[in-house]
Amino acid sequence: MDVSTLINPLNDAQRLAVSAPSQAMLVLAGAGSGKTRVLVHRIAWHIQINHIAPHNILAVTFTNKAAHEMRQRVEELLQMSARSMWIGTFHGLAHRLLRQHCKEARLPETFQVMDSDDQLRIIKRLLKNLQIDDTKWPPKMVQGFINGQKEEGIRARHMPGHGDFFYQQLLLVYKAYEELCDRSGLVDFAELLLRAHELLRDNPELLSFYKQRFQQVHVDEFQDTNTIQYAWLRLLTEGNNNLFVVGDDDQSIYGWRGAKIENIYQFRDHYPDHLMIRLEQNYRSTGTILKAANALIAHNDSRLGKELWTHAGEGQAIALYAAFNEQDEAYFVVEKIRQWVREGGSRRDIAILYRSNAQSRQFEERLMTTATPYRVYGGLRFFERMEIKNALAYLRLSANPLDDASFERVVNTPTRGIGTKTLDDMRILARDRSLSLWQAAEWMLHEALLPARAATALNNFLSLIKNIGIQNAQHEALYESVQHVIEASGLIELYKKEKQDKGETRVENLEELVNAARLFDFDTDNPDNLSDIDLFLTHAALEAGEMQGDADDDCVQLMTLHAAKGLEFKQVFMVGVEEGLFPSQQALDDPGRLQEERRLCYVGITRAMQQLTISYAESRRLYGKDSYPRPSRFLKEIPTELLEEIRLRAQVSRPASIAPTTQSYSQSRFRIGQMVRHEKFGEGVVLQSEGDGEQERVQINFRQAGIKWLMLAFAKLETL
DNA sequence: GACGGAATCGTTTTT
DNA sequence: CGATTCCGTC
Repeated sequence: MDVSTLINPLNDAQRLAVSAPSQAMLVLAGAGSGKTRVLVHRIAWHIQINHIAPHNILAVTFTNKAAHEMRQRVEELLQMSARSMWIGTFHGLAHRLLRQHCKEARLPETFQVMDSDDQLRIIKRLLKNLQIDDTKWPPKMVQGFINGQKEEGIRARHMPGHGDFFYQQLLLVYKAYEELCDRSGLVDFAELLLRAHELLRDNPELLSFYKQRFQQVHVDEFQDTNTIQYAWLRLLTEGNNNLFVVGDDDQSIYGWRGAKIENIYQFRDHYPDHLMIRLEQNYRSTGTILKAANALIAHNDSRLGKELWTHAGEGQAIALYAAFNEQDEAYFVVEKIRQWVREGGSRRDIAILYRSNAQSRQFEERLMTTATPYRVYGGLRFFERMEIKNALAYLRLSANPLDDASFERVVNTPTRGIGTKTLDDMRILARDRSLSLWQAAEWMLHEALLPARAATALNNFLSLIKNIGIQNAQHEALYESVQHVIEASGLIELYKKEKQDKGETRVENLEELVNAARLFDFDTDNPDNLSDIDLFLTHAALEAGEMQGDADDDCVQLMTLHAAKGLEFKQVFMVGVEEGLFPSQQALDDPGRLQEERRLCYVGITRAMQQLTISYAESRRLYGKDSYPRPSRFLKEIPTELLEEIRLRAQVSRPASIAPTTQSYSQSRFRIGQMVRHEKFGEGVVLQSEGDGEQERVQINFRQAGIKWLMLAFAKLETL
């Protein structure tokens, strides 16, 4: 293979990025600008041209999907296996490091990864143990606190011991949580990253080994890295000028879960000699769509700056539909979809994108009644299902009896006569002697501290778990163990009893789990010498599995704007574009969050290849109440000439595009439908308003006094 | 421990 | 409004 294969398919900016000499690089890759291609070709370039062994290359992504795709494309391009190349997610790679160096990381060999659900359960139990009021310290909040600290690299022991009571209690739980995890050999997602960072930081010879090994380090979606992930990358690349990051500050939409957009801004300071390359040519959308996206995102500040352009034509205008209400909105969207399909379009090329999951319902109902196949993304994934987690907990407990989370989960699922009393005694014993629940159980049996019935039940449970371990040690195939587990545990029995539909699918899922274990590809890199069972459990924890559903079917795609990132569709419907929904209510008074919402809107717009249709409802039933939202401010930020307002039926026409009826955009705190109280006239509902500032008048329908116009400047109105 | 009624509470999600 | 969770009863 020669250079041309690597270089020819690229544009000038992409070539520059791919062929640049080794140095710190920031590729600012706009939506649809071919960022994965650059990453893949850059890696291929290193291997092919610079003769760097795949073994010496590291590539980090956020999702397993991205990691798999990248490996596959590199192999395809190079026509060779790149198995020895480290490509994976931050979490996957961290896990790999920890497995290989569990001693240095001060982890037991049998350590298990737990997901956020397990983590939450542990926290709930700790709160109970410590007798902390879970209304003042809600478990979810405590979980957020702990993860937040870990993401910043802060352990409980690093935190100041003084502070108010609220803080003191949080700290107490954090400490107890760390102790419990250490004792149980459990590692949460944030811990994977933190510990991997500490591992390298505190073991200089290890660090230098890996720094030498990873001659080139590549990062995808760099704008989504959090503090500890970036710190880890810096450790690995410090002084080597070999960090190649690809990202787009305009597509940073995960600030709320710890992503630091600042990382991409600080890159220039941390790597002063870096080379920055902008990929601005877009291969996805029409000129109109790109103009809209550019104009919208220009309203954000402190951007690195970027303007998308295309050789493609202008294409169709962006359609804008003002629906009466959410039902009408769904009706309109589905009619447009049916029209597209009637004209020969594919359903799979269509996406309905919304801000929040709850919005999918209207569309689903409409799609259902019109018998239009659709698929909703999001929701529970295979390994997150309760029945699956229960079955896996048996396996985990057999692999690591210290795993208290799994113990709690299955000790009485299905019920086997181990009651609250027995469990409480066990927990107290475990806490007082710093034992795992398993050890406490054995102790209680050994010392005959239990009534006969409970003792028998507990003994049976322990035997069940031990049996799984023994059979596995005897090289029983994994799927046989799984089969054994779901039968011997009584899980199948339990779900068969569960009423009709639900129980049936659960049993099916359990059978599917056996099947998954049978088909599991144990060959996929296992340099760490893990047992089948550990490999499978790791897979389950780190890759929760594809969202259910058959991607192959010709279905309309429904998903949140977040879930749409990285995807593209010929037809995109961005719905519910209203103040309070998008941007969301809680972002309205926070400039930072508002900008993130704007970036989310930018992501939404840039998903569309051929046509973008935006809709909003003038009235929406939300939480059982009618609301009368104003159209989103983002609409005003799209140049009017790019928009074409659609009217389905004859009705009072309003000025073209989003041109405001006054009330739509007034800064007034009085919205249509708003309940107000007036000193003299009593309670009423705002009907309409006109004028601005001092001139603003509102029309109100008072319960007693009837309909009146009032000057806002003079009338003393109180919102209710 | 199962069931049902009441209370509660409403972004976004990957690992 | 509707899903989820919690609590009390049998």
